[in-house]
Amino acid sequence: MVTIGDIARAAGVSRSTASYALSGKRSISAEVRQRVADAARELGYTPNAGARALATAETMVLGLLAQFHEDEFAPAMLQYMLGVSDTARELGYDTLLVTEADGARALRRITSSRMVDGVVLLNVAQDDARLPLLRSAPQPGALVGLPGDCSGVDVFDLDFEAAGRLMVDHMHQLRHRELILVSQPEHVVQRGGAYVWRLQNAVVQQARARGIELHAVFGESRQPEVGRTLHALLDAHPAATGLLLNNEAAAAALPSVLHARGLGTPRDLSVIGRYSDEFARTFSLPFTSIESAPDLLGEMAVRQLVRRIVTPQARDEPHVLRLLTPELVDRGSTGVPSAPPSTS
Amino acid sequence: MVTIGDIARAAGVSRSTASYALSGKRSISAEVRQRVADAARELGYTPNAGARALATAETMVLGLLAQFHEDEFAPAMLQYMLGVSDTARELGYDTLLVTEADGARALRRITSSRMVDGVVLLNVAQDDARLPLLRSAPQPGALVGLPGDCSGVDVFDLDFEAAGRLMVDHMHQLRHRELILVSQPEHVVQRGGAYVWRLQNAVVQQARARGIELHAVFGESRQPEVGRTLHALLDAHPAATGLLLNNEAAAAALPSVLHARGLGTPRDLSVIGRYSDEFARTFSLPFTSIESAPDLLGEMAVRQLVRRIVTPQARDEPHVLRLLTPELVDRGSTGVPSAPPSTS
DNA sequence: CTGAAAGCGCTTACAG
DNA sequence: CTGAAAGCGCTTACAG
Repeated sequence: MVTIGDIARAAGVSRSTASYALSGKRSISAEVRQRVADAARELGYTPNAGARALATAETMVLGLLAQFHEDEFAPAMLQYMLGVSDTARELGYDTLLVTEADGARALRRITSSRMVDGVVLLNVAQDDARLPLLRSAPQPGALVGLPGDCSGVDVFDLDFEAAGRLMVDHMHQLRHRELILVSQPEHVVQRGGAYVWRLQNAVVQQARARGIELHAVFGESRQPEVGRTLHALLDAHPAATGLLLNNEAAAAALPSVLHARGLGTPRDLSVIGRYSDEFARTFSLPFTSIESAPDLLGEMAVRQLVRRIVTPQARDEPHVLRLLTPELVDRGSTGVPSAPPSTS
Repeated sequence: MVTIGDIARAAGVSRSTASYALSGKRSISAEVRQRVADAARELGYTPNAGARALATAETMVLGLLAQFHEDEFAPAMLQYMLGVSDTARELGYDTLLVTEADGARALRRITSSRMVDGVVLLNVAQDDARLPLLRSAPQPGALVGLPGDCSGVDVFDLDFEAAGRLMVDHMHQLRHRELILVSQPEHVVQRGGAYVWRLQNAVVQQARARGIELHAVFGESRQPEVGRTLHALLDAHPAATGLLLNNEAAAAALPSVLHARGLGTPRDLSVIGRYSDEFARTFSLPFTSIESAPDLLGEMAVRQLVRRIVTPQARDEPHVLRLLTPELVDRGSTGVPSAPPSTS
């Protein structure tokens, strides 16, 4: 292994001079700097990350804590991960991916051993067991997902309440009078998936305020159950003219359900989903939807995290809570409901 | 930060004794061991990872190099990643996730700086630019995916040639005489995705050997193009009774295509895919398929990698090339083709 | 503009 | 069974 001592020897300078010449942290004569640079290049020198971390107390690594639950739709998670990883790299950081089931234990391991300079938590629950640990960790943390208690961390999420209101208002403007909302499975709620009830409560309230009849149910996250749920719902509420989906698996299953029933959007049914554009393209989902912006949320979390890491005064700034204003991506699946068919 | 010096002081022993008591690497009196353990617990001691890495030349971190190309179906990648990450953790390692586009550059960064003890490469190409770097790196490497030159690395992959033959033979036994094969997009082939042509060539040869008429095409990886391709194929080859898919996106799109055409399996068409069971469940794919076993391949790669890392003599053992024997998961989508309808 | 030295927090031969 | 010391490869005050 080639060390900075080898470079120093080859360039005929001291190790400290070699270090400074490479880092540019103090002025070095052009000639010496060149000699050091040449030596480093010729010998193929790369600083040892462990040694550097020990000396600087910076690892240039961020921890990424993802959690994969049986009853969640895994493909949706990947985009958050890539948003984090790509932004981290752009800012000079590598990403330590932690997927183990016991997130609290994992968080303790990587923070207390100083493997990372900061941590991003994905899939945050209302009363997330990882949060107390994160607050007492020496590294800053950023969350994608809104917990009950935001103290001590920076939080980024979609504004799910505004999203719920937006869904209802959009349908209301089109004169829909009866809607169905399909949320995530009840398990997700029980586990503390606050975004589920934040959107649902907002939809319920707004529907009431607009005089809209609403049928709100928890969907499934797996095929084919989710398809059956959708069929049952449409059977049970034949007068409903609009369908709101806060459930990726349901959105992915809906095209075949509509096809099977011979229904078209927006002619027979207006549909609004909540997922990312990338998700829509992968699964060819033709529904107007609220963009969940996983890449953007991951990026925002990382940028704020790195700000806290690198700017000394930023460590003490008040923590940030940033809820993304939802935006409707119009894919033409909503319209004015047609007049009810004459009863037989 | 609490260091081993703090533990030593609290326990009234030297730092070396504290270290040995914690690691168990030499015999320590029960009493001292207890005092050290108590001190460590009370002070909440965790060894500093950077310092340990520097002293031992082991980071207990594995690099995971994933690559996400525009024209590939991302959800399929996640399962390989989880197979690697979960197995690594089981064996005491953390996972450094690298997703940047320039994989060779990334590989050099993490290996030459000694951030990792070993590396797993995903999505390996025939002439993979990362391989020369990996061979000259000081750490061992394991691949998921078969490259043209396997020297210097351990390689794990599905036996795609056997998979192709298995597909054809299964259809042949059922007396199919005309088949369609949909491979990955041509871009994947051009990029060196050897598994595409390994399966395709095997299918072509075996079909010829069995006297079966075969139409082999490259599919798309995106919706809705992939659906259109499937429709066009079925239009062009109305006499084909079997469909072979080496393309996850095509498999995911097929149910709605069949539905749109009013076709059922195996009554009107026999279908065999190639994807994982997890993938089948997520997308509710009702097709008999060859299990691609991403979690198992990731696990095998990590186990072998760790073997090389921890066992000194294993470093010099001959490298391994392990091709998984394909297994057909019968989901009832293949059968004896019905007699051709009487011509109108 | 440059060098000698201390120190980051560990582990592990070397001595006893 | 235990301790004092060296060393892993860096960075950075301290001196000149």
